[in-house]
Amino acid sequence: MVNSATLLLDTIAAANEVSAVASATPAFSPLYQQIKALILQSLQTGEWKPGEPIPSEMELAARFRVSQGTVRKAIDELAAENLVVRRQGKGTFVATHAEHHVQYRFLRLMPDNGDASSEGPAEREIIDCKRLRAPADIARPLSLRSGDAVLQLRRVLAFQGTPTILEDVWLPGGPFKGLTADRLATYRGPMYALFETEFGVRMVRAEEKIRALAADATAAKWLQVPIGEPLLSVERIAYTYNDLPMELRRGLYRTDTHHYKNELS
Amino acid sequence: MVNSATLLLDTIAAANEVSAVASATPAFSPLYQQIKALILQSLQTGEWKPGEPIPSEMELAARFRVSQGTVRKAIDELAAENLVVRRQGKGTFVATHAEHHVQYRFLRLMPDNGDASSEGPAEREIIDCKRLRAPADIARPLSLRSGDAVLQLRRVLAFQGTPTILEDVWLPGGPFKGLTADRLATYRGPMYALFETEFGVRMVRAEEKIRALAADATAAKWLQVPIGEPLLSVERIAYTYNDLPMELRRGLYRTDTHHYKNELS
DNA sequence: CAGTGGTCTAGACCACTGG
DNA sequence: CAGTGGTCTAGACCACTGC
Repeated sequence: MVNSATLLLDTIAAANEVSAVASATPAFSPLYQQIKALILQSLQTGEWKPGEPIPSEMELAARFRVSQGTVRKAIDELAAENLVVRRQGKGTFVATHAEHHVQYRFLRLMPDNGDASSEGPAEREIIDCKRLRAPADIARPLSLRSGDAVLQLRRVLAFQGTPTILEDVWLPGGPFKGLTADRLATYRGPMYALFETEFGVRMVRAEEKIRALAADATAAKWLQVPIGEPLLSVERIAYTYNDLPMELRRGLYRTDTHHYKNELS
Repeated sequence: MVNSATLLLDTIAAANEVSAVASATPAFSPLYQQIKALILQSLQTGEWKPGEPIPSEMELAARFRVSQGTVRKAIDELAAENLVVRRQGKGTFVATHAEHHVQYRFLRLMPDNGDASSEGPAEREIIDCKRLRAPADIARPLSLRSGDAVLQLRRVLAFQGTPTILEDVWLPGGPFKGLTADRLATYRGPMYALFETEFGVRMVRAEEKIRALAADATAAKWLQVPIGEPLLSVERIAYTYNDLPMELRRGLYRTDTHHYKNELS
């Protein structure tokens, strides 16, 4: 058989011709990319929820009228992007933050001696939580307009009794309508797990900008360091599917007993 | 045909049995991993040099007596690890630092406005370069013994006239025998390209530990900032093949006009 | 045009999981 | 045991490069 995915391929061919005419870019898109996009769509719409299994490779192959190998390659890429987790003999599952194996998905701060697991979970204290109208410097990175409703949260994380992280978190008011300080305080487990289960917002990737700066009075107070103490400033933007920014975080890290670890390749 | 790689598979099966008996770990290793290891070996021994093409997939398949698909999967992983670069229609090439498209392989410092390409190349000034016996805190991360010969280099990088990075680099004396300050100063292009072409040392991956600290007198002088100014401290260990550490770097970054950028996923 | 990597298929068999 | 993902093969065809 030359190709059983006639309909799909025809669609692709048509699309390619259109874009070829419009922009002189052939934009050839292999079948498995199309399949990947279709699976991604089902992930976004919540057809399969975090933690649940997606259909088996054979089922998906039948649904999309392609071979198992093509579905496989599509899922391979989704797995590489941590959107999905494969488990041999069991199935492929929608990735989730709700498994407390990975406590902090994006936190790269490590204790100088030993690893993250050796020091136990962080003690969390919520200092402030309020709803406000976004100033420009908050709205911009969240792709909102100035004045749109946002939720601001300030908290301190302490490791073994030492306050180490002071961070402000901003969330768009729309998707996170109904989130309260109390709900955050009583929730056990990662914040991103709560976002997932109660608001259907799954963080997929993030970007961080790191600087060094001196502690101001507020930071000094909460982190129990002298004013002027050098701190790591970490600004994070976290994205859901489709590169949609859903969280802005500005953290100040003490780095006297911990360090930010990064692997380059 | 069930399997044409009889010899290889037999070897694997034997090895698996041995380890099964010895450690109760089946340690099943798929064929493509074996092929990957063989290709990796040829990369290490320099059978194919950086920038050169490796044999085509068909040739390698013939050499190892496996199908093209199996070689393909092996190369896929090597490409994902940036050890090799595929170019459709041309071939697969050993990755190299010598293409000045990527000026600084591991440098994550970006200007706050615009991207790295917009500000042009850094001005480099070598302050110091000497041979010495490694103290313990240098020897350890390089897997050397205290007192072993190491080469120490200190330099400043400036962007658009502003000194921004002050860094010390330590290299093991053995592999880098004959490296002089003059050679470094006159070399155009990335330092890692020089290591590759003149010493056969190719950096493959790196780990960084990042902290915030206050500028001391030396840092203040070279970076033209007040003493006590918060700076980003970046300690990098760079590895060749086989996770062999080959470079230790301690850098101090000004982050008033630049930031360290990190992508998390 | 031949040669390269890239895609797709179909089918076999292996390793792992759970009932 | 059946069902899942994981490996391997063989062969076809496509897209890109350079002669």
